[in-house]
Amino acid sequence: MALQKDNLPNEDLCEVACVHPDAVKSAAEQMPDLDTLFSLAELFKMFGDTTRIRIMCALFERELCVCDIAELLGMGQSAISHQLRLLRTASLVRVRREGKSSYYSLDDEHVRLIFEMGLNHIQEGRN
Amino acid sequence: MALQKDNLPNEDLCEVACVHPDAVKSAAEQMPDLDTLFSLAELFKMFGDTTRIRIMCALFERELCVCDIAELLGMGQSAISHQLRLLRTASLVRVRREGKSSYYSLDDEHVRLIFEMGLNHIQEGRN
DNA sequence: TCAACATATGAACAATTGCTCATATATTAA
DNA sequence: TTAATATATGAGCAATTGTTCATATGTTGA
Repeated sequence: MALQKDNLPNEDLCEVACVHPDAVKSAAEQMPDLDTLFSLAELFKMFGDTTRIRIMCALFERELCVCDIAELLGMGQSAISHQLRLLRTASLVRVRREGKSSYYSLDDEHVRLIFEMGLNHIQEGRN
Repeated sequence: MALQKDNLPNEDLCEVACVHPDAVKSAAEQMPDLDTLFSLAELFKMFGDTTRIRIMCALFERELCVCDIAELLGMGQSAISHQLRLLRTASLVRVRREGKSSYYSLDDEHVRLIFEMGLNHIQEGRN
């Protein structure tokens, strides 16, 4: 029995003659593996929400407790807590517990750099 | 009549005593305005999907037509076209029409930089 | 003009996301 | 221990997103 991959009709795929085989081939060769690109997308997803961007931005100067962030953004504690969990999972922020409070801070200097790059792109767009 | 802001019950907001007013204040002062942060989130949203990341990555080396990209990613032409439209709207790729084909290329060197920053972050995470 | 090809796009649908609500966990002080 | 406070989290829901399908648009050559 042949591999199923070879038998697929692939009606949806662009199988016609317009393809440039060498271009496709060399593009394929220089691409990072899918796992890496998936992780990259997961990382940038964290930057792709206004609430999370605001949280990270708020932490640029100093650490803040959950309550501070909720107050600063004018949002509920639960919403902030949920987002902080996602940011923690992505290793973008870290927690420090002190008494009843949890103090969050940035976990990576890349956050700032990525943020800056984004700002540059946006500001250039204004011509 | 007092400002409504002052009268809101704000049950959901963290209104209790745990807030650090100076920390909140100085964080608020150094934050870019909401419009900017919203645009930033919109930009990073483009990097937050595996298909779009793959498309941008495919264009690092040279321009490709829609059909090439569809072939390279093993996806339908329509799906790619839809994503390219989003990337175009975000000024991340540009089109060049030649005959029946549309050739896409990166529209901004920031794409590469943002991509690199993301990679750095991911690779550091492996300890 | 017509047929073939390459791309673009609207509608529909399933999957994902972000928030709210209620409640659980954890810490502190009485 | 009990009450109060700060945070975390599961369930539910509305909104958003990414793909497919069908079709429209645009280009080329006969």
